[in-house]
Amino acid sequence: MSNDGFNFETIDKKWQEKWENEKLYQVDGESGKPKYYVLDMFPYPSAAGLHVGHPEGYTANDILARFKMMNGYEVLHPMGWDAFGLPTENYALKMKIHPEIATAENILNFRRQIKRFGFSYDWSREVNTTDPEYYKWTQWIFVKLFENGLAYEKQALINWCPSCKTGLANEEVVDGKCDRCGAKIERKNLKQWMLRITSYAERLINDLDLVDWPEDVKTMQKNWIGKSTGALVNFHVKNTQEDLEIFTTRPDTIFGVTYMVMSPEHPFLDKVLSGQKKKELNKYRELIQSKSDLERTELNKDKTGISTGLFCINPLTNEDIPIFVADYVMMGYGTGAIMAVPAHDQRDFDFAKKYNISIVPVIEPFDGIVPTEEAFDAVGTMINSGEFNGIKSDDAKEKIISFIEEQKLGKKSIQYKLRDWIFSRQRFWGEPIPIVHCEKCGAVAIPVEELPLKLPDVEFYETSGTGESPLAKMPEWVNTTCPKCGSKAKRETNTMPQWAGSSWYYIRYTDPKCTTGIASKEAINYWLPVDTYIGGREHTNLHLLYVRFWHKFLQDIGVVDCPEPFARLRNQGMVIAEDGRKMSKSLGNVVNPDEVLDKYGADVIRLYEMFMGPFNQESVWNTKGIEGVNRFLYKVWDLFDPKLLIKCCDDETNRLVHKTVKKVTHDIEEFSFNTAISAMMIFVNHLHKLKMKPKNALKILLCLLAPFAPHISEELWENFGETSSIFKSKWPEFNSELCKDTEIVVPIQINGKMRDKVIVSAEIKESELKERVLAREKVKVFIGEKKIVKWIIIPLRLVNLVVK
RNA sequence: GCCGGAGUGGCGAAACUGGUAGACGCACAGGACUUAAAAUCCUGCGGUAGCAAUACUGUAACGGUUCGACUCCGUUCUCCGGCACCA
Repeated sequence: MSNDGFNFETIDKKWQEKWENEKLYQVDGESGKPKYYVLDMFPYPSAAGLHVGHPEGYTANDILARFKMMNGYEVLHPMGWDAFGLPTENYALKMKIHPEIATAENILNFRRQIKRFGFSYDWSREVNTTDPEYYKWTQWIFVKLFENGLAYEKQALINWCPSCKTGLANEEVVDGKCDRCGAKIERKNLKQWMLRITSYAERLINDLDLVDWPEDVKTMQKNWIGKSTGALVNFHVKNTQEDLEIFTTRPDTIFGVTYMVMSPEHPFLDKVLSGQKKKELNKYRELIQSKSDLERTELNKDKTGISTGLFCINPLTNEDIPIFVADYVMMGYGTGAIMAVPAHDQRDFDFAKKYNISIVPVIEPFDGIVPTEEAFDAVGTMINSGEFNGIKSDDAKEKIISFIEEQKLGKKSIQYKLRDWIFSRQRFWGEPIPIVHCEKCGAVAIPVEELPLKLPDVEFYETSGTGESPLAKMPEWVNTTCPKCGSKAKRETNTMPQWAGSSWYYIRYTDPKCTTGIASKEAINYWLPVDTYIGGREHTNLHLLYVRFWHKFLQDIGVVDCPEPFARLRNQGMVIAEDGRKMSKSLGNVVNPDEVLDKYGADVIRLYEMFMGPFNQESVWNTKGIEGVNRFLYKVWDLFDPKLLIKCCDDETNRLVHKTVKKVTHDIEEFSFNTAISAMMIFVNHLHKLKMKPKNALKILLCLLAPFAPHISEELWENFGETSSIFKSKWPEFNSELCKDTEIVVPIQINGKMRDKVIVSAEIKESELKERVLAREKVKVFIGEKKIVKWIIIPLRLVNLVVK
């Protein structure tokens, strides 16, 4: 190295200590400046420690936070720990230590690693979801949900992970496997606490219009909520007093119904079947039960079912139609029963073919060719449909719904795929659900004054796997009295899922020590919503859906005022290992940030993480690539030779200053950090070529670089004689007029092909430009004998001659 | 199957509302400095042909619109992500 002054170890340490002593990043909401709330998805502190993927998002947000600070904002930028949950509990069981101790150790390690990057966190606001002073308020929110009828108990067939020995929410099941451990999910019938997220379905869809989130994330949430519009229609069951209610999105196909299907779990079947048919049903149910969800979906191609021997009457045709039971109809959606139209639904078509059920087309394709080997599910003309014949099928939809409503056969209806949130976990390391089961009063919430309901103080516990929480085996904790009537009562022994604590932490940060509520109203109203939120795309249908649900509930009970928690969301892409695979412990390809920090220091790793590629895209870790940004920072350091400074800037340099400020300012706002760094590299390469370095250009460079590489920037700033932090200085301004070049290179095309270039003044008149172009030897050659048909002149950009 | 997103040098990538494709960085090659190496500095670097000026060709493939297409339209292929019997 050509210098000996740049020692990142001392510089990093010096500035991190200084920032901490000066409380540079602590905010109180009383500065009088406009606020800006920058938030990272807080990490789950695992035993494995930080990997290089974590700091990508943190660095981006830190750049934004420092940029906003320099632009005159009071910036709230907090960090904390999402520390309850299975991995820690499993780790603790394995190591035979208490999860509380394991959690404390993991947090210690995470905090140490994160601090090495020199992020601008206000550490005085740190939160920890496992702290009783925190989970007191998580429990409080649960009590409020309970009091408002949004938390309820239900005996239900739920997703059960045999390896984690707990029930899971639908959102935690991926491809029929446990999101955490990959074990195949089983079904288990358990009494569960559920949260009524479904009553917020409509608002969860509509309010996506209020936020600046990536479109794909919005779409994913919309699809997950899965709204569909159709009708509920009653079909009378022959020889009974009963009606069978079905949901359909295709009322236009009602005349084509040739059979009905009920889900095997449908309770109606128990009411109406007896004898031999009942036996057949039970046999079929056993067959279904023995299959996991995964196998059940694998049955896709080959549909199974049994006949019930019962018939319905089609309310529009008065024809008798048979009722079947088949597992391609789910109990959890709509009414658990469908009308089957094989001519216009592929699933019904497959089933009808297999069981020889008739297929009656009621919609004719516009080309008149009715397919016979598959269902026709597009729009066409109505046929075989009585008075509706001849009209377009999508117009018929509305007409038939109206008709059905007039005849009191059914009504218009909206259904969602979203299910209520299964909220109980049969594990130890989570917030205890603050409910007491009283012999007389039933489920009673624990009064607020008695919260937090702490986890029992035990040395060791085991996960039962029976569907009971380990807490159930602690009678001294379980047995209690009813807060309402004083009778004997038992505590709820299930705990909350990991997603509970993370569903409101962004509120706690605004007032982390508040003892009178989840945060004071002033703090909430001052800081919320979060202005920019950063995290991985994998949380779209879990965390981000749950948070929005809780937020809307908190809005309904007057705790928060804004409709959405996160005004702007940006996703970081994953960091892939050098071998092109996902970084994982088992593959041994994980890059530990500690090693990179030891070798290069905080500024280099920060810069590299941002330079790897576009922020929201997956990027591959490349050890060689780090050298490039390392060289860049050394080059910056070398520019600051006090013997080579001059006051004034030449015109060219001055233009580049303005151009660079413009580009970096714009790119930070747009999260285009890689191109911002590239612009600074161009700037530095230019300064490097100058014999004498203009002082004002160097100072501006430092300001631009400071959010990216804060340590080295502060050090050089101080060397320049500045006495207060560079982050207290103003972000440089640019003048668009001064970005303009006086001389420009104009490319000349002939018939759209690049042929020549000419250097002209930026202010050149069109007539003069034409002359200059025609004077070019090459242009003359290419025109030759041909005639100029058209001049296309794009000012400052190019000239194109059309010749014939 | 359905819904998103993406395909650009040896590699990571850039290109504003259609206007010089490959900025910036990595790797590589040549040179300077050095006893030598590392570091640093300078030069070159999509492909084909040519000593060269230069020409042709080139942004997954094919076709279209346009004076002009990585960018717009159509068809196809590949990869990634999400959903998946949701009636």
